[in-house]
Amino acid sequence: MPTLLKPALKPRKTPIQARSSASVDAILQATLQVLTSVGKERLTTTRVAARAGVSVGTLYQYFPNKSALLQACLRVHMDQVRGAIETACAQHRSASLLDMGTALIFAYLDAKMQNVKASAALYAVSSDVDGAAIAKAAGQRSRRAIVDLFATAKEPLTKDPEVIANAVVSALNGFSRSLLESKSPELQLESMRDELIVLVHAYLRTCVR
Amino acid sequence: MPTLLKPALKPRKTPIQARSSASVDAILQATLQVLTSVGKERLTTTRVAARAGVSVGTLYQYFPNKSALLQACLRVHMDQVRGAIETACAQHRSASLLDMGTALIFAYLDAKMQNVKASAALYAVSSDVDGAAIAKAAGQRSRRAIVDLFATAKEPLTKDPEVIANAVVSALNGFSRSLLESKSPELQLESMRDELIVLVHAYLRTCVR
DNA sequence: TCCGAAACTGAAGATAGCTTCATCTAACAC
DNA sequence: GTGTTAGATGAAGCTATCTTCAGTTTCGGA
Repeated sequence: MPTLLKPALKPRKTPIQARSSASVDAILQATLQVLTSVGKERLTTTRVAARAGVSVGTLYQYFPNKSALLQACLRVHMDQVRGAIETACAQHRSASLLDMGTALIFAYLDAKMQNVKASAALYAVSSDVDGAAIAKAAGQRSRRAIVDLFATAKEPLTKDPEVIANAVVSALNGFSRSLLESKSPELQLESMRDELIVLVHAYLRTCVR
Repeated sequence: MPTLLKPALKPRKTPIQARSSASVDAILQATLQVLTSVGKERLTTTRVAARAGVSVGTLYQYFPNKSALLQACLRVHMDQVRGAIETACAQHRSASLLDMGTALIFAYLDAKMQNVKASAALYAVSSDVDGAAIAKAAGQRSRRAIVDLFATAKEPLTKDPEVIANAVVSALNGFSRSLLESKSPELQLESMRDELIVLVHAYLRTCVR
């Protein structure tokens, strides 16, 4: 098991010229590619650098260590999901609670399914890199957005929006994990999603008076 | 990141005398202890052996490699959970669907909360050791049991028990993960569980005609 | 009591992958 | 055109941990 818990400190150097930010992007992309193609067990910094078309040295110019590299990847991914959720929230203020639920489900699942293999691989990585902390940060913002959203629902609520958001997010996560871990996520997406909608709707109906 | 995906093959030796099975038990327990006390990153075979009061050599007599050791731990844990679920299933045949839901929730959460730190640590380990495969094996049996259980429900169902079981299990997993990853699982257990019951009940009601 | 098998021991070997750094090249400013 | 800084290189060092195995101890039956 890796020694990946080092304080993923400061990037060694921050891009100034254009070529260097190009390198950073290439490296992050390459990391994802290596992750999905050979798996996290065989992901080495050298291999990532090679795939990115740079040398290891360059990689270490922007990421203090392997852990930081993986964390950066995670962060990018989670920010995408968070972004999708925040957008959905923004677009459904003052809607009915059920519509909100539906919108969240679509936004979340679509974001995760955008790149199934990457999502699955990153789940695996997250526990090696204190992903919990990163998830908490990104998750916190999404949750906030969802709570605020629920608070604007047309219907009066019977309980704290926090509680509702918490439950919905937990269910969302559970289904999404099941989906990603299943044999063929793409094939099951629709039926899973439909069932999730049924479930969340049923729950949300208990939250309006 | 570890090279832990080796074919976790045959146990090198199988216990014959009493002392050796005692060693095996001690080693498995020690693994869990080390896991929860210093974390998977610092779990070394030597450290586990020390904690178990044996030498590394002994450890390697029963587990072909580190990966196999961790897998064995996972298996034990999952079997416990599976056992709890199967018992609950056996005790609630022909009950009402809602009662079944409640029973499953209690059984599952209680089993997981039995040893919170261990459960959380094992979640983290599982992705290093092809936990998915092990989970699939244990999960398959539980799922079977749940499907069979639902099929005996007093009420007529509106959809395939497989689908229902799948949804319930996904929700269960999602909530349980949220719980385990939260700051103080013990404190939140009750409220989370209550909300989960509300959610599952609401869902199950849509499954009876 | 004695012997063969089962268990146990732990220092040392082996390896793999992270990370460094002295050196080289490209970009930009003037 | 030239000086200065940013960026890139990659062979080699380093370390940590897994794993082995030759030798020792314990057990159980005869």
